[in-house]
Amino acid sequence: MAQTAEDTRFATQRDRLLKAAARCFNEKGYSGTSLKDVANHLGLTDAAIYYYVRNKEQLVYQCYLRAAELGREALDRALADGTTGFEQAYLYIRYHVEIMASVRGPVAIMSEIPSLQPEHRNEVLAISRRHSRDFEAILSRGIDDGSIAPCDVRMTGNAIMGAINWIPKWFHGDADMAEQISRGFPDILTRGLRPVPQPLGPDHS
Amino acid sequence: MAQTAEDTRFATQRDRLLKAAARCFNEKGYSGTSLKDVANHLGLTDAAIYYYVRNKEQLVYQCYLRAAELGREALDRALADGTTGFEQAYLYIRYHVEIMASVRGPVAIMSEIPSLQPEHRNEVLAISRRHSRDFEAILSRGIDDGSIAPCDVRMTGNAIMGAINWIPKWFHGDADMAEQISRGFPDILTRGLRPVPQPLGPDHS
DNA sequence: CATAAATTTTAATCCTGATTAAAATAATGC
DNA sequence: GCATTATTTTAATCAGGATTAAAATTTATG
Repeated sequence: MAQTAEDTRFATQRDRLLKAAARCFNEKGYSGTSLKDVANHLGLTDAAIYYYVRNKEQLVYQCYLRAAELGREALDRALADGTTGFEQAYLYIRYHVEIMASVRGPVAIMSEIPSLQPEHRNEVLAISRRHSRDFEAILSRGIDDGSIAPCDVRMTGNAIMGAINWIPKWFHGDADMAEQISRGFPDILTRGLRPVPQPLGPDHS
Repeated sequence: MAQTAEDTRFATQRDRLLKAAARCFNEKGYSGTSLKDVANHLGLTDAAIYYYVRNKEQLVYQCYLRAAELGREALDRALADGTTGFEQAYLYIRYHVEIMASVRGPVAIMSEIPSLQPEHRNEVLAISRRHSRDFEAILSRGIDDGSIAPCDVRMTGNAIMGAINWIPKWFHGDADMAEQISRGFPDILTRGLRPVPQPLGPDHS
C-alpha cells in the first residue's frame, strides 16, 4: 500500500527521467550519453539523477522493463482483439509500431543490451526471447489456421521485429508522421504473410 | 603509385583492424568499446592502433566507408544482374544480406552515426541517403514495370533496410547459418512486394 | 651483418564522466 | 512558523580510456 502511494508520488518525475534517458540512449547509445545529457533534458544536475535510480545501469534497465511492459501489452491486446493468426500478427505489429513511432513513447533501445549487468541482461534477454517466441507462435497459429502462408517463423519473426526495431533510427518526425507510419507499416510488413495464390474474387472463407 | 604500393602493404593488418573494430562496435557500440578491446582481438596493445589510424573516430569512419563501398557494390551488382525492378530488389537484398550475415563481412554499424564528427557524419549520411534513394528507385522501377505492387516506396524501403540492418543484432551464428539466412531472407522480405495474386511456384523467368 | 624503415610496446598524461558525501533548498504536515 | 522529509546542488573523488612520446623490437634491404 505504501508502495502505491510512493509510486504515484514519484511517478511524474521518474517518468520524465526514464523518458529522457530513453531518448538519449536511442540517439547516442548507452555509453554515448552522459548522465549530464539526461539531466539537462530535465533542467537538472547530473547528481540529481541518483535520487531516482541507484546508478546509470539502472536507467537502461528500467527503460527496458518499461519497454517490455509496453511490448507485452501490445501482444496481449493483439491476442485479444484478433481472431485469426494473421489478424493477431497484424494488430501486434500495429500496436507495436504505434509505440515505437510515438513521440511520447518511452523507449525502444533494444540495442544496448550488452550494457546491462549480467543478471539484468539475462532477465531482459529472457523477456525478449519469450516475446519473440510469442510472436512466432502467432505466426505459427496463422499458418495453422490458413491465414498466413507457410514460412520459417523464426526468420520471418526476426525480419519483422527488425524492421520495427529499426524505426527509431530513421524516424524523427512529428505526431502526424507517426500516425502515418503506424497506419502504413503494418500493411507493408504483413503483405508478405498472406497465403499465396488466392484468387482475388469473392473470398468465401 | 606509392599509394597503391602502400595500400597493399598495409592492407592485411589494416583490414584485420577494421574488421575487429567493426565487430566490437556492432557488439558494444562505439563508446562501449575501448581501443584495448579492439587491440586484444588482434593480439596487440591499444597504442598500436594509432599506427594505423589517427584516432578512434577514424576507426568507425573507415568502417562506414568500407560498409558503404560494399553496399554500393551490392547495389551495382543487383542493377547489373537483374532485369525487372523486382529482380533487382531481390538481388540487392540478397547481396546485402550476404554481406551482413557473413562472418567475415566487415560491418554494419549503421547505428553509431552520432559518434562521427560533423563532417564525416554529413558525408556518411549523404552516402546513406543516396543509397536509400537508389534502393527506392529500384522499387519505383518495379512498380512501373509491373513487377512490384504499388506501395509507399519510402516506407517500404525503410522497412526492408531495417530488417536487414537489424540482422547483426540477432545473428551470431556460423557460416552455415549465414548461408541459410542469405537464402531465406530475400524471399521473406520480397514476398510482400509481388504484384498481388501471383502464383508463388518456381519462377520461370 | 648493418642500416633504415616498419611495427609494437611502455610509460606517462590528460580528460571525461560516474559516483558519493555533505550541504542547501523546497515542500509538507503540524 | 517549526520540524521533518523530499529534492537538488556543490564540490570532491575516482577510474577508465583516449592519446602521445619515447623506446624497443621486428622486418626488410643493401
